[in-house]
Amino acid sequence: MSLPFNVASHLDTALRAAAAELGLTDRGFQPEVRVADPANGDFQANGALAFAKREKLNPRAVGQQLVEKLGALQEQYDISLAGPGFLNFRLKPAALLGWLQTYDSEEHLQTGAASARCGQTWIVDYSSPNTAKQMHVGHLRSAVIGEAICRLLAFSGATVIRDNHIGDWGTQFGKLIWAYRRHLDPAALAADPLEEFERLYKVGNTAAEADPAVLAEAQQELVKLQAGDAGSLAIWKRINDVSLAAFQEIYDRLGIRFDAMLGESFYNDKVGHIYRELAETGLAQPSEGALVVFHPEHPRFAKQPFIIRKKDGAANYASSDLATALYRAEHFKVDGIIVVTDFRQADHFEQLYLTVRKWFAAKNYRLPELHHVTFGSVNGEDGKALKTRDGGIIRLKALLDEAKERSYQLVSVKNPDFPEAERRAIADVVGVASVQYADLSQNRSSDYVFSWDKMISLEGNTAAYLLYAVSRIRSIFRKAGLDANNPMVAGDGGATMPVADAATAPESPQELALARKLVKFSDATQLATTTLRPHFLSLYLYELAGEFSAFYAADKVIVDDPAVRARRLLLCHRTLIELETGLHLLGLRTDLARM
RNA sequence: GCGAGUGUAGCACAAUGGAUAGUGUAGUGGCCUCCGAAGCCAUUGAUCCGGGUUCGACUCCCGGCACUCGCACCA
Repeated sequence: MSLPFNVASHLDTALRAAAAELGLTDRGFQPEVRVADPANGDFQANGALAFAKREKLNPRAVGQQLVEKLGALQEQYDISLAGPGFLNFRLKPAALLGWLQTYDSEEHLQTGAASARCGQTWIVDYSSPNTAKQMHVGHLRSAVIGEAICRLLAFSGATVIRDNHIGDWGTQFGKLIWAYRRHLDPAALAADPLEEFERLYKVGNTAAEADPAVLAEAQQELVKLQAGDAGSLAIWKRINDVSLAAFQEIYDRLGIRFDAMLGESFYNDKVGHIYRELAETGLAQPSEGALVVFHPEHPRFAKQPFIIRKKDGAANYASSDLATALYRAEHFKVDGIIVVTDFRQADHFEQLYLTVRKWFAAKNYRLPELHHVTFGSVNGEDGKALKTRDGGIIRLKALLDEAKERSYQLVSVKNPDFPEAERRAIADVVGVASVQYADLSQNRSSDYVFSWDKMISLEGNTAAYLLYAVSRIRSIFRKAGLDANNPMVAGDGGATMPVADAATAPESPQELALARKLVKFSDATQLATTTLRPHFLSLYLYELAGEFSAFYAADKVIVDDPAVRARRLLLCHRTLIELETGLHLLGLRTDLARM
């Protein structure tokens, strides 16, 4: 019998069956299978400890009974009872080989994984910048983490809708349109539209502060826009169009393509409905002229209002976010909503989701899973928010350019003999990947310290280390004269066959360590997906690359013995597809032959 | 004031209540006639403080301390 994609689930099933035979299931036995420290085995089951404690039994005796019922597993695992009652499972080399033979391509890894969320639809709201402004370093984490989450969800079988909830209806448009009408520089607009819009906004803001008459005119511009004045709308549309085009250049570099761009303006005509429903269900009430929602059962939000309509009658982000939640539930019929923003909006989303739950329950709407995925800020090495040397905001475009340039310098030092075009192409991949990976390799909850040297100098847990492993593997196949995507070797009688068919089971300590790591790919992707924390996958890939590096330092791949050669080529190939699949799931490109 | 997040070696990070708290950098000592040394091997060094729960706590609970952030119409 062959192992499933997720080996831990195989053990879980077997342990539940054993527990049922022993009559432990009714008493609440849970196997608690997890990846083990390699010193102890491949997987461990800790369930006997908690169960024995609760039932006042001897944990080792419970463990022993379970082991005796697991005879059928002994073909594939060495099973042992250790310490106070841990069950340890170590895969036998033949079982490792079997798994590696089965999962032979990115496509088949995907097939193995795509069951958890099969048939589900999830919408992910990320990036979401304001129009008429440059994207800056503060927009990086939402875009990078959001995209990785989208890819992980899709890998687990979900249909994913990527939604860029752009800020295109803010109060900034009054001053901006005022200045646009009077101070537009067409040449500057053509050269760098966002730069020009930012300049115009500053012009409008400064003028409005200096002259109350200008302020009144700017406010009139906003009123005209919101009333649907054709001329104002034309300017507004032009600003948004060029903004989106500029954003798309960044998204192209980050490998992001949205399915929807439903910004705040899209929900403008949908908020009236929200006010009515929340008032009618008794959730919202007037307070100080505004319409607000209190949550009496909540220690803070009993007093801290959720303002859904301002006292001047205008909508705000709460109204718009409520309308957005309803639209996503009704129009897209989603099973889950994920919003990726920084942690400072945690209160807002807690209030929002509390309100949505009560409102949907009152109206009998189907409630999707609601997640607010937060992340910390990007700080400089001084621990404060990242700024340029003169204290300005770092633009995302400039940041990506610098990453590329630094990578180019480094590639040129390491490989002065490569043609310049190739060095540029490598820097293109490595530069962006380094920026993305620096973010994804670390737990999103904490702030992160932005350091060019750590990111690009490329030692330790970095994109370059992983990409280096990828290019080294490709190099081995090149040296052996084989197609890295589908390596074939000569078998008995001269016919060619896939390396997997010619391979024998792993033997050397390094072969075994690498093979053991490879079968845990599914646990890493699953953990990253269920927790919505991509760093679990990053960590796995880093450890995998480390196992590979140790393996090829110890065991020469291109040796004369055909069986040894085939099994080592198999390990190389499977490492390659897992590294590439994993890096693609994180949103990184891996298309380089050497570096 | 109320609340949230974060506190792990000099620095940067990891640890889904499990076994001896892992890694990277920096330091020290090894390894290129050998598939690429952006590499490999070895080694020194840490859980903010005080209680509690648990067979077992970086992890959960209580009380402090430090830093960051949020708290009536910006998103």
